[in-house]
Amino acid sequence: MKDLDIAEVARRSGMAASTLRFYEEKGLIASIGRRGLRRLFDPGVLDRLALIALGRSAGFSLEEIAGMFAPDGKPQIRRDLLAEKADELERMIRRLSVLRDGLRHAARCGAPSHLECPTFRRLMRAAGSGRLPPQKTEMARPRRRPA
Amino acid sequence: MKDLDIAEVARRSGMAASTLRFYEEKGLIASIGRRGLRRLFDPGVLDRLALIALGRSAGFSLEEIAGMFAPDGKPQIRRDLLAEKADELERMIRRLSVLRDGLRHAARCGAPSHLECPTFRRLMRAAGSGRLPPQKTEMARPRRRPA
DNA sequence: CTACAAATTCAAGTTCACTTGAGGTCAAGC
DNA sequence: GCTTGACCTCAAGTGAACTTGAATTTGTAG
Repeated sequence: MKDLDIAEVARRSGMAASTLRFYEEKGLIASIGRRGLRRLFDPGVLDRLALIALGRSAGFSLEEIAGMFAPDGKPQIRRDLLAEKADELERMIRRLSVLRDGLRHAARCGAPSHLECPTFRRLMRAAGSGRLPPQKTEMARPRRRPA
Repeated sequence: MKDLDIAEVARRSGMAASTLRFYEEKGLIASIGRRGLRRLFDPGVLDRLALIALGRSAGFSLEEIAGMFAPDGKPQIRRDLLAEKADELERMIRRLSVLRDGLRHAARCGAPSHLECPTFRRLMRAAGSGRLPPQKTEMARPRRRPA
């Protein structure tokens, strides 16, 4: 019933209208129609946007997020992929916890350099054991500038 | 005694040599001298790099990291800033935990669309209540790692 | 000594996630 | 009917964090 215009979605989601257009272009959200030129959104887009924000804050790229929550018609979600992502998050959380403890300690500890503080070093070593996710760095071969 | 050349540091840290030069240029690390043109690094640089990687994985920018762990001569670290960062991390960890639980649930739940699953929605709503910082939330964007 | 693989500098290029700007459209208020 | 301002499109720009290319120097093996 209550379709939202882009300004309203922007206001409620806290995202810029340009971001919403960008996300639509990328297929992360969809407008449900137009009034003249103006996009109209279903209120449900707010949930989706919340989800996207959550994913982003967890360090997922827009592409990953798009892949994770299927593009509308397809509720076909790779459950194994989700579980894998959850495990990845688990490891990330562990590392962040270590970092948080490290920072808290550093804020209180009197050692001249934190790198010399045994407590800090111990924390760091613990963090190191949580492997970073295997990111792909596929960079396109650069082309010579066309004349 | 055992100074490391850039290739060795690259090998041991898992970072590309170009990244190490880039970090040096940015003042995040320092080479302890040169043999001819070649940089020489103190083994301690590995700790520093681990710290940088940790900070990066926690979503801090290089600039923030540089500011947090003073540039060598200055052990002057803003303790209040560290504590603040720790709190920020705390909030982040909470949100990530929600996301992790959400993903785990989604991987197991049979609902056609996760957005329609009450459990998932409840989790999401919980995540939402961990208010995002106004503008600068810019979170964990873990990078590369080619073999 | 010579060759060469590796290291150096510096400028320019790449990706990601958006933002900005120019120029155009249109629904609503006066 | 006309003005206005929000919205639209499309191209180009931004900043962070690196990477890559080209030209050059050099430590080290042969």
